[in-house]
Amino acid sequence: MSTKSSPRAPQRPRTASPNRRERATDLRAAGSAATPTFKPIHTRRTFEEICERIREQLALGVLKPGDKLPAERELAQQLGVSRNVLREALRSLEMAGVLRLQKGVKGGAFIQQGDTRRMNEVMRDMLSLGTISVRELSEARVHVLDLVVQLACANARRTDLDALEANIERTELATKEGRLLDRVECSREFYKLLAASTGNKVIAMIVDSVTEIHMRFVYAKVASSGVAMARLAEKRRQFLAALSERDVALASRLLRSHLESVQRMLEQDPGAMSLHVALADVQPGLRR
Amino acid sequence: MSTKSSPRAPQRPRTASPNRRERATDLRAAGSAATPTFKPIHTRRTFEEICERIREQLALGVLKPGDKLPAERELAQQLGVSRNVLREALRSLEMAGVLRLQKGVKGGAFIQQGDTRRMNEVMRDMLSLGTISVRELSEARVHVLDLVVQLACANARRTDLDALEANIERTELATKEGRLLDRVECSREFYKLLAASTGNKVIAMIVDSVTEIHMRFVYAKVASSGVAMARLAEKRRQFLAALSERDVALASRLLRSHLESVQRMLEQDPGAMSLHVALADVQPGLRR
DNA sequence: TTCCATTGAATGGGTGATCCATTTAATAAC
DNA sequence: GTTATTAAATGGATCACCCATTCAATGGAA
Repeated sequence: MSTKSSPRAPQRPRTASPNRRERATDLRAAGSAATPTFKPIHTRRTFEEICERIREQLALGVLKPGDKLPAERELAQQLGVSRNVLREALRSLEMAGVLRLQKGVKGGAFIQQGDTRRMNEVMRDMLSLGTISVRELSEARVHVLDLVVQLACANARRTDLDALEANIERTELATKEGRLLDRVECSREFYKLLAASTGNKVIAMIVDSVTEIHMRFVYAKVASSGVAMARLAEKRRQFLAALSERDVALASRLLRSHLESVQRMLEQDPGAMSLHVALADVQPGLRR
Repeated sequence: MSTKSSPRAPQRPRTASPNRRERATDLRAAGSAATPTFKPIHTRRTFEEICERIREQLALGVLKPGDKLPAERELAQQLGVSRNVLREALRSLEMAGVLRLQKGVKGGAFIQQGDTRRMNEVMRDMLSLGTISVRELSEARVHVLDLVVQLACANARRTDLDALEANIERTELATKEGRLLDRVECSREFYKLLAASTGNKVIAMIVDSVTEIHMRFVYAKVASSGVAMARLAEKRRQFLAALSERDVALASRLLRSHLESVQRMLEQDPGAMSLHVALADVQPGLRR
């Protein structure tokens, strides 16, 4: 215990790390060799530089999912920056879904498999900031889902259809038992499965991002008013049948008509359709 | 100098701020009143809590673009956290495009208009991490652009068409003068304008995100091989004419055929199509 | 031997004091 | 009136700590 309370290194003469100003300049200079124009107007900040370097290692394939970065203290020393500023960079990368930080011995910063939910965040922020409107989002969703139906008809595999079938059964059960909010959760999952059945993760990511927000509105509506889409499972079954038959026209028509009726339901009481209500809270079961 | 080496405060009795553990608990408890279930397994970290609170204020409309947050020192005190950890949160929000931090007196953290380019970052990370493939991205782009043509035919306004016309003229000029890389930049802009002409910012954001990556590959290809798409401006003009005539079928066909020829060009020399080359470097004129 | 409790080191999480660089408004000098 | 100068506020960055968690190594009890 006595060793613990004693200073770990009796006032090191501070020669281990170079002057701050110089260090920052070094990082900047090393970024791109021999700038042709005069000089960048915007002084790059250290954490930006760090983020970029790590992303560069990623893009170059030097770092791959599963890899571990050096410990914070060590990496900070390697980069010649303070641990705090390194942490700012790691935090940003963690929020970006690139890293996961794990405590304890054998902990560290691990490169993650990409988290497609990040796009949901973007959509949510854009909506919160007023950059995009609910109308634009709904409209985009309709169009994108139309595309999804085409692709799903072309590419959906047996397992995809089975998963959709299972989802519809869960929806039926939730309906029977009056679990309305669970039914909304089933809807969210339905569109997720549908998006996945296109076989294209980019498309799926896009669909998920617009659907996630949309479902918040539905959730809020159902939670506040108790209303619920009639004959939901039945409609789903018809749609799935069309999808199984690869009947693009029918499937497309069915989905579109359903989306329109949902939209009408939502717009019935515009006052309750508050952007803020829908966005403000993280819903149960949606923990990031 | 003597003051510098001396301990900054001769072991203050540390009563100024509450115990950390308690503080963290306070933050958590205040987040949602009276948790019904047992308790969250995952201990929330301070910076997450802060980010969430600020986003909550955004979603609730209490904070709007243009607003300024309190100064770091003050806000840290208000929240009962250290300035360092507050900065980690602010950094994350800044990287998310929600905030802009400005130095100097009258500086501070200002809420930004949403930055739609954030979605590009997401795509880039997903590609770097191997979560999505180049093939999926290209495929998605083709499909989404098909949708864009439909919407553009329906919604493009005079000004949109004029902007596209002006872009084509720049393309012609660049072609005449042999500025191949500028021409690639024109292409990037062309798709951006086309996307904007749909009148839907969500769609536009999606198109931009898939196009931005695609253009990196084109850029890398042109820069390394010097090859260039033949009769580019001419093809653009034909397409624009179809768009102006609201001829969806023709415009769609023209664009699709062009995309296919570009794809062939890119795939000619698979070795040069390195993911890493295209992603690693920030291109000129693309500074975030 | 086997199993479980203890210990200790490594690591991320967090704090507070301090200094630097930049920006801007107020002030002084011309 | 115009132009330097100064001073204050603010973000940028650092340092030196301390705490909580995790997990492997250790050691004693069954």
